[in-house]
Amino acid sequence: MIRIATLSDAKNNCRNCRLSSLCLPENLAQSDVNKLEGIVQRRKPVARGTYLFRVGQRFNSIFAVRTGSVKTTNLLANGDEHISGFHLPGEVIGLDAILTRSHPSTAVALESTSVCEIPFNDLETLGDQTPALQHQLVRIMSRGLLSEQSTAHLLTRRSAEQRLTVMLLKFSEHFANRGLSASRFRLPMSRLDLANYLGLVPETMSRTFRRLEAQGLVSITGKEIEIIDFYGMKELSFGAGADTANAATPDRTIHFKSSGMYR
Amino acid sequence: MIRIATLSDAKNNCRNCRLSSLCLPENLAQSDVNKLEGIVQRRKPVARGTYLFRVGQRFNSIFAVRTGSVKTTNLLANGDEHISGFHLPGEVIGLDAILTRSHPSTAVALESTSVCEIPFNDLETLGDQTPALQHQLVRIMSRGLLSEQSTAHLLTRRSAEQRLTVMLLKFSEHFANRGLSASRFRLPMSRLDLANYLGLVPETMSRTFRRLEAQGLVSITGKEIEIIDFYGMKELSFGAGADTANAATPDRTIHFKSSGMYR
DNA sequence: CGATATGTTGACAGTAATCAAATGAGGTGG
DNA sequence: CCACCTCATTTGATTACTGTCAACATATCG
Repeated sequence: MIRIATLSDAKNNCRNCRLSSLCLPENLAQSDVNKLEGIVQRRKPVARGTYLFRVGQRFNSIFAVRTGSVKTTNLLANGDEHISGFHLPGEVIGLDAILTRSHPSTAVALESTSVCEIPFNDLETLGDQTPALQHQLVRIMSRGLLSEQSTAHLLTRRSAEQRLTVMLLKFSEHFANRGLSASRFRLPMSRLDLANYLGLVPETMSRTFRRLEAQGLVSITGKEIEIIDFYGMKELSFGAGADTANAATPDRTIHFKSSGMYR
Repeated sequence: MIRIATLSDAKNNCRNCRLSSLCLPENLAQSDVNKLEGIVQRRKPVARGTYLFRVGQRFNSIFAVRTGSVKTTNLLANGDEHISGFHLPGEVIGLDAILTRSHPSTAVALESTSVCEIPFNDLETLGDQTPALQHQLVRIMSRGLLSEQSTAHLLTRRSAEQRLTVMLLKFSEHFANRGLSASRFRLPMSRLDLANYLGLVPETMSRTFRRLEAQGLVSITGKEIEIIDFYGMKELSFGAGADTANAATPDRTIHFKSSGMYR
């Protein structure tokens, strides 16, 4: 069957966007989506290394990643740079600048990337007349809080092997969701970036890749990743010897117990 | 001069709340504050150990801490508990549950604590008619994203000494803001909780306290903290040999360079 | 093709985790 | 009020993961 490209496709509007369920249009009536489209600016794909915004820059817009990937970095008091996140299609970035109206972080494309730019003043104004849109903005921010929490665990209490494993599984899942292979993919970021994000030095990163290979879990060739043993990876990501995920236990006090970082 | 307690004081309403500038009423017209007060439920102070909500519980309300302190904990896949934050007066908690309508974390009072409970459905409804309120909710969530980012740095790339130092300075600042002593205060949480939050084991926590004492920076007696050398503490918190905080450099690429964790 | 940046490998060092045990604090019952 | 129990905290000895330093290999780019 031959599919004819329509004008709507060419415009790449929200209605046809495969990611709309992760983005602002979710739960919006068709008429509201139309209004939203009126303020969304779709940028042409930008090249690797292009800045969406830089730290200290005045806040005007939030951005939704449509294709490609973006890293956000923060400048520490001592001059170091810390990568606060890698952002894949469906994620909205720049929300951390709303309070101060000045970007606390820098966002740069890791590969050829297209984003939707949404001027925040326009969004706020539209939201004032469109409760569903406001609610969705709040939900997206709630999602952001949630995801930062889960990465916080990973980076504080997990070994290098576990950090890398979780990271690889997260990317695998992402590619699977987009209809691509879950077992073979290409990481868009450098080893240095990956190490920085995971709170490790590049040397440790390199050695950790090699260790995962030695265990027969993955196969690495440069940025190309092949996941060989999903089960082993998942087991490792939970922490060795871990019992399976505990469901909510709403009526008992939960005491902290460490399964140990090194065991 | 003698100040007579009025009925408003007794009600502890938003208008008289010293924390309103950190909370939802900020930037609201008086009439809107009145409406907000209509939905805020002020709980009597709760005892140490009282749960505000538990992981897995259905999400109904967000909570603003008015006095005391609250810790929020997350349950990891392997059964461990991780403390995601200590929350002091002026902070709003429960925002991470908006998306899923189910609390991803547990919140428990660390000491005698009073909170304002704000039923979220009511807040959303009121927000639909009160743009300034909606905007303030979004700003508060943006603040949450910001603060999670900054703690992420702390916990991934900083030594035990630096983590504890930053923590102590943060509490010091908090008490100073409330008109209490910046140099002498009592930590509301146990060593175990503190260690958990900072991504350390209790033994390391204990030794780190002792090391800070040995350097003449602080004096510790149980939970009582006295900060002796603020300058030294601040220097340490930035990382030894760090240049002062870099202002925004919006027109130059910032390259990652590590000042080293152990130096 | 040369220059520079990125990634890898090896030797070594150091911080923090682990294991073990003692001490101290708080709470309960006698 | 004190003995006793339990749990939190501290201290010591040891282990080991990850950082640091240095050198080499590989990629990338003009």
